[in-house]
Amino acid sequence: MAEQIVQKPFVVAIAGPTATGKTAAAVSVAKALGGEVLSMDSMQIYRGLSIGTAAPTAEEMQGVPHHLLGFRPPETPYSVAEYQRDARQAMADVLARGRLPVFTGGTGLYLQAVSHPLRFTESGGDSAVRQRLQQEAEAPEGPQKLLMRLAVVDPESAQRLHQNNTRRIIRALEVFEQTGRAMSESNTDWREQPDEHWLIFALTMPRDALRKRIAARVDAMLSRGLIDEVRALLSGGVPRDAQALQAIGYKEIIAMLDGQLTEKEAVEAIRTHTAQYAKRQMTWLRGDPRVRWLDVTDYPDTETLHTALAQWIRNEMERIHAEHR
RNA sequence: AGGGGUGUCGUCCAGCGGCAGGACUCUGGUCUCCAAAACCAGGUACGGGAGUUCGAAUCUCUCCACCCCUG
Repeated sequence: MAEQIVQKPFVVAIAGPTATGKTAAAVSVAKALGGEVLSMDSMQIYRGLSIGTAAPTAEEMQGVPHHLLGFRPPETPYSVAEYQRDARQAMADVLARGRLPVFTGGTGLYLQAVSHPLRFTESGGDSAVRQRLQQEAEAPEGPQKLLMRLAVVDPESAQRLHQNNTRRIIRALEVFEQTGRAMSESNTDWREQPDEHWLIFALTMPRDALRKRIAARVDAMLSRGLIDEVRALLSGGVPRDAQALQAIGYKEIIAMLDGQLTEKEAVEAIRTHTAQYAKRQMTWLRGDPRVRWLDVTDYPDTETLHTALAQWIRNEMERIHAEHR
């Protein structure tokens, strides 16, 4: 009996901290290997947040199809669970067209959600329940009480959470109240293998260089009209506490428009917050053994980097093909 | 040149004779449910020298640096 070889499809992901050139690299790789780009960025999914999230412009896309960008109204919250569903659908579509999915973006959890068979609760956020729990958390001894309550209904989650992390404690309690089941019950084993061969790369550079890139990028955002973009969102009726407006670059400009910060202070705050975010992105990726790192400063120019990256991907694909023969 | 003031982590500030502390920054980390979020952990300082004292960041003298005022 001839053995039926079911070849898993290849999927590429280009991750890394912000401002390292992921967007351009993804487009290059997609062009070189016949791919389409899929965003894995928790803020670029919102419509109207282009400048501050450094979403690719039409010119930067160079004719390569892009997915999962700017499709969500900014007044609506979005979540990993929804991203997982949307991203897998988009990935399946790209594969059905016989093209290579090239994910790119900096949201670590989103990468995990698409590249691992994780399962999330169906229930979305319930603001009434959430508000009530938040009030309870603010009472004296509130956090302790909430954690003890969680320990009764969902001991596994309670054990993993620090008492001060009321945000996650509240979410776990909320899920239990809505579904009657412990959040941890739906957890799947990390060791379950995905249905695709994931080739995951991360672009990086020394911290000082990154800081300079970030500073320059924030200046560029302002000169491209970030303040007007924020004004337009606000006058379009997006509430100030919308999840979309908690993004770096937006919350600070809003504080400036409200007179709480000078423009100089706002710019400084955006830079600092972006650098801190970049640090957390690195921490996240360092913990993933699948990630192959590329220090962009090791390459004389981006063209060389892109060529090397595309070649690396081809080699990996060939190696995996050979293994499965 | 004369008079006054200030020198404490990278930054801003507390400590005013008895173990040098906080906030922010920074560094490392956590993570299957708001993730550009939330949370945890860690490092670093008394301007230099001399004196008083059992004991000095703290009191005295001196030098240095910076700020203000007068000329």
